[in-house]
Amino acid sequence: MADDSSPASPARQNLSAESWAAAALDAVSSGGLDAIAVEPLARRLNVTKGSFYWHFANREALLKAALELWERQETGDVIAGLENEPDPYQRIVNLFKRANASYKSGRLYLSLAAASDDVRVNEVVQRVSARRLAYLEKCYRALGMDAGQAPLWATFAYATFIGNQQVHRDTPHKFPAGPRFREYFKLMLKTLIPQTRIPYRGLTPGSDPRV
Amino acid sequence: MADDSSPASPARQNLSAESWAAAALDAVSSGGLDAIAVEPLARRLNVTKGSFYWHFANREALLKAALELWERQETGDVIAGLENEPDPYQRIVNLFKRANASYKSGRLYLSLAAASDDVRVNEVVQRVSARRLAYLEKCYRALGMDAGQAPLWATFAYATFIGNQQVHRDTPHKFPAGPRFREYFKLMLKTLIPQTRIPYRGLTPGSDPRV
DNA sequence: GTCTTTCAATACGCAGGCGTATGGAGAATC
DNA sequence: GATTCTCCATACGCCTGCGTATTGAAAGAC
Repeated sequence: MADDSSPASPARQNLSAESWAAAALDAVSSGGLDAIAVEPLARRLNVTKGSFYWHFANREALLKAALELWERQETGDVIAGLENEPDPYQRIVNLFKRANASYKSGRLYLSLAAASDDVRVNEVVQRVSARRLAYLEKCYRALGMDAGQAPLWATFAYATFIGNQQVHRDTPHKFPAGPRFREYFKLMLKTLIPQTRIPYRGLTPGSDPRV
Repeated sequence: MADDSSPASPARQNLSAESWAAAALDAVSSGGLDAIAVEPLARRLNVTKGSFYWHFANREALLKAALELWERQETGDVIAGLENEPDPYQRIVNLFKRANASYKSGRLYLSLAAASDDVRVNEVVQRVSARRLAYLEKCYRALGMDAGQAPLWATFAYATFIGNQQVHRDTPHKFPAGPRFREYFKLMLKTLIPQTRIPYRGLTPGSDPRV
């Protein structure tokens, strides 16, 4: 007999370093930076420290890996599937949609940004934020806005993104939901994207190498 | 009689409970909620734990006291000196000014909000945020806005407040400063406060009289 | 001056996280 | 099937923060 084909024992896990980094990010989004702790994470992954210290030198290394993973995810997400939209107006709309769609990603950003007193974290947060701002600014420029106004509108719009996530998280009851949110969304779009745009004339999509 | 006005010796401190609460808040704004720790705070105040446990039962009590102090400060500040402004437009302008003026208070809010996974913190943050939102909504109503639009504009404006603080903290280099900030400020005002004064018939999609 | 009250220092035990050392089981390689 | 390589468990010492117990000093009360 002995059907040892189905291991009654808690099967070997074979975690990867990225598994740890992902778990770390997940912990951060709900417990702050201090949630990147070896032993608690090990418990969460149903292993012991022994596993961790095989994949990483120390907690510092895990933090570094987690931040790198986050930056990859964040910048990858923003670039992919957004750049191929030719209409700058629609590009901003899509950005808005994303920002408001992924609640999880928003929480993570806020948690990391909250720990920006940590130099290592702040460095990454600054890069990510700067990239987003630059992208927004480019969109506004593409709408025909001059170099003086575009950065201001970009900052304005970006601040509203972030603020929405914050308000949504801190006072979910007061944040518009359902059809009210759609109304709110329209209001923001109408307000944050000046209607003075040049009607999109399909200006040679291939000629812009910056995108 | 004995005019011992200037004690040469390392003078007895005679800290009050509020001194501890204030120090706790100060620590939070730069180190997160976990910075409310007895021994580190004691070191910062140049005393030992012995002092702390005379004023408080435990860490929990300090946390509670700090949150209460913050709520008092926050709601007191907002109400005082703002209610006596008769013009609702100017009232919103003043709110904006305050929000952007006190960098310190903004940092503290962000730090506390970041810890809103803690139930005790979240409770207070929700109250404070709700009060601000309600105040803003009242202002917009006073501008003639109807009960459907006012909450949306209030949320919009509030999100922008918070978002500005966040952007200002996380990417200070990218945030407009000096004359650029004044420009930015004007842009926000113009955009976030509909210029149509008293009878304001609401903003139905497609019939936007502004801009 | 003495006595009490107020506030703080010191010393101790406990818990939890970090990092190390070492052993052990499963898979891969030969 | 013996050996090596991978990945993880266990056990230990260290540090830091929490909370308690006890002592001590300064200031007011008498």
